[in-house]
Amino acid sequence: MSMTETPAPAPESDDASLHVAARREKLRKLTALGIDPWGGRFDDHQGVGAIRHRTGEIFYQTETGEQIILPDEGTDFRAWLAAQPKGELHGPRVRAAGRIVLRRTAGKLLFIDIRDWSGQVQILVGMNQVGPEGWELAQLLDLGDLIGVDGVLRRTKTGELTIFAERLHFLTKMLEPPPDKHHGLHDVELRQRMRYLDLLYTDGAQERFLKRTKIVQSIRRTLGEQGYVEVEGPTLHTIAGGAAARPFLTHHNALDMKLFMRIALELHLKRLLVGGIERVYELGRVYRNEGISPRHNPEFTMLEVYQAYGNYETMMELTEKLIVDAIHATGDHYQVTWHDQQVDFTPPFQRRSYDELFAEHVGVDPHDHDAIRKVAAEIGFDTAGRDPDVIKSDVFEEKVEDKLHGPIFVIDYPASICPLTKRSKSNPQIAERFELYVCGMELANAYTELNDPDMQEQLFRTQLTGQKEEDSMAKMDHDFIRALRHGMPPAGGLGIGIDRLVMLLTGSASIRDVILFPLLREEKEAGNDK
RNA sequence: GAGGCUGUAGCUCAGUCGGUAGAGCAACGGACUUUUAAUCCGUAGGUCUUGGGUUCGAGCCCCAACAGCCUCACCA
Repeated sequence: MSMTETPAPAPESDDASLHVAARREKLRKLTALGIDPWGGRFDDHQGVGAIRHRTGEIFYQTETGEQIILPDEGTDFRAWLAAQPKGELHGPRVRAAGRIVLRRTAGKLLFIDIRDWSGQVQILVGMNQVGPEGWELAQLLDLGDLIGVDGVLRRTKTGELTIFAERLHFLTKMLEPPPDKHHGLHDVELRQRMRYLDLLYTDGAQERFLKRTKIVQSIRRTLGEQGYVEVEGPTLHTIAGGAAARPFLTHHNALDMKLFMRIALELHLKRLLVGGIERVYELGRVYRNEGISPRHNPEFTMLEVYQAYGNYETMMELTEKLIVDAIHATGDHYQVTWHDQQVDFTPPFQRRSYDELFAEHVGVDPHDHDAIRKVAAEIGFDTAGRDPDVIKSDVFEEKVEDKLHGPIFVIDYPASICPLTKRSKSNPQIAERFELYVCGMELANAYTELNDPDMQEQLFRTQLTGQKEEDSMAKMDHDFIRALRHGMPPAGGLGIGIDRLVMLLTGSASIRDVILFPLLREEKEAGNDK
C-alpha cells in the first residue's frame, strides 16, 4: 500500500499562508492514517459525463417488488417520491475520479461535487455508510483535492443525481488554495501564468482549448484525405527566410554556428517539392522576434501547404475547404460571432482584386503613383526614395485592411512586393497571390509559387528601395536557389495562421486566449506565486 | 519602443473629503443525516505591487520602478 514516508517539510517558502499550513496539516494526517496523499493508479473508473448518462438505470422499487421508472427531469422529485408506496431507489454501481470543486457538510453527511473533464457530479458521503475510516478520510478532504469514489448512482430526495459513496480513494492533495469556487479566476495575468488554474476554474477555458485541438485535427484530416503528407522541417535555420520578419538568434556550440529560429516553413517545404513530395504540408511553430499584441505572439502556429502542379486558385479552394471542414468538426454553423461581429463563412468566399479594393476604399486610381504618394504623405508615411508599390502596400494596409470584414479573398497583388510569387502571364506587374481577410485580420496567404531559379535569384538580389533587408522577404538563400535549379514543379502554396483561425472560431478577442502558454515577462521573485 | 488604464486578504471585489483596512467566498473551531454558491454561531488572516516624495497624518495626492491589459509602432 502506501510507501509514503514522513512528508517533506514545506520547501523554502516560509510565507506559507494559513491555507497552505492547513493543507499541509491534512497532508500529515493522511500520511499518519497510512494513506498515500499522492495516490496512484486508479483503474476502471468512468468519466463523469458517461456516468451522468446512466440516469436511466435508476429506478424505484417498492417493498412489494414493483419497479417504477423515475419521472422526467424537471418534475418535483421530492413530491413524486413522497407519493410512492414504501420502497427505495436503486441504481448502478459506479466508480469515478475527479477534483473536488464544492464541499458542504450536513452533520454526519458530507456532500462533495467532483469534476473531471467530462462533467461534474455530486457525491454523498454518509458517516454510517463509509465507516469510521472512510469518515476520517472524508474529514481531511479540501477543495481542489483529487479523489476517487466507489458507490451507487442514485438521486437524493431533491432529485439531484448523486453517487452514494461506499468507499473513497484519496488520489492527490492540492497544497495551494484554489480560486473562489464561484467566481473562479478573473485576473488575466494569473490566468495566463497559471494556465492550469484557468483550465480548471474558468468556465469555457477547457472547452476553448479542446476546440482548438478539434480544429487542428480537422485540418490534418482534410489534408490527409486529399493526399497531402505531413512533414517536419528544421526549426533551426542558417538563413531566416520565407517571410518578412525579424528572427530570434541562437547559437550551436559544437559547430560554433549562428542559427536563427525559423520565421516560416516555406523554403524547406519547397525543397521537398523539388524532391518529388508532390503534396506536402507542415503544421508547426514559427518564431518571430516582433512585438506582442492581441493578434501577435512571438511564437505561433502556422500551416503551410504546397501542391505540385497547382496554383493560387487551387489553394483558394483548399483554404475554403479547410475552414468549412473545421467549422463542421467543431459542430458550429457558418454564422460565427466574433467581437460583436457576425461573420458568414458560407462558401464560396468573396473574391476581389487588390486594385479594385484599393480604388474602392482609398478612392484613388491604383495605377496613379503620384496620387498614391500624396495619400501616403497625408497619412504621414515617409515616401521619399521608396518603391511605389511599397508605398501602395502601406496605404492598402492603412486604409483597406481594417475594412475587410470578410471572409474575403484579396487577389492579384502588385508583383514587386511578392518576391516568392509567380507573375501573372497576362500582366507581369501582377503576382498570382491571395490573402484571406476576416474581420480585418489576415488569416491566410497563398501564391502561385515562383519556380524560375534565375528569376528567384534576381529577386533575392533586388531589395526594393526603401526596405531594410530584415523587413523584406527577399533574403538570399543560395541553397534554396540551387534546389530550384533542379526543377521545382509549378505549384500552389498556402499559409494559414492557425491561432487566428482558432480565435475566430472560438470568439476569442486575444491570441493569448487560444495559446496555452503565451509569452509573458519573467516573474520577479521565483517561488512567489504572485 | 510611446501613450492610457489597472495593481487592496488565498480568490472575487468595496474603500466616501487624505484621518491608520472592509465584505463575500476560502481557512480554523463548533451545530446539523438529503445539501447543492447549503445554513447558523464563533475565530484568525493585510509590507494596500515596490521604492521615494508631499503632509501633523497617505490605500487615496506627486515622482519613479515592476507586472498585466488596451491603443499605436514592428508584424501575421
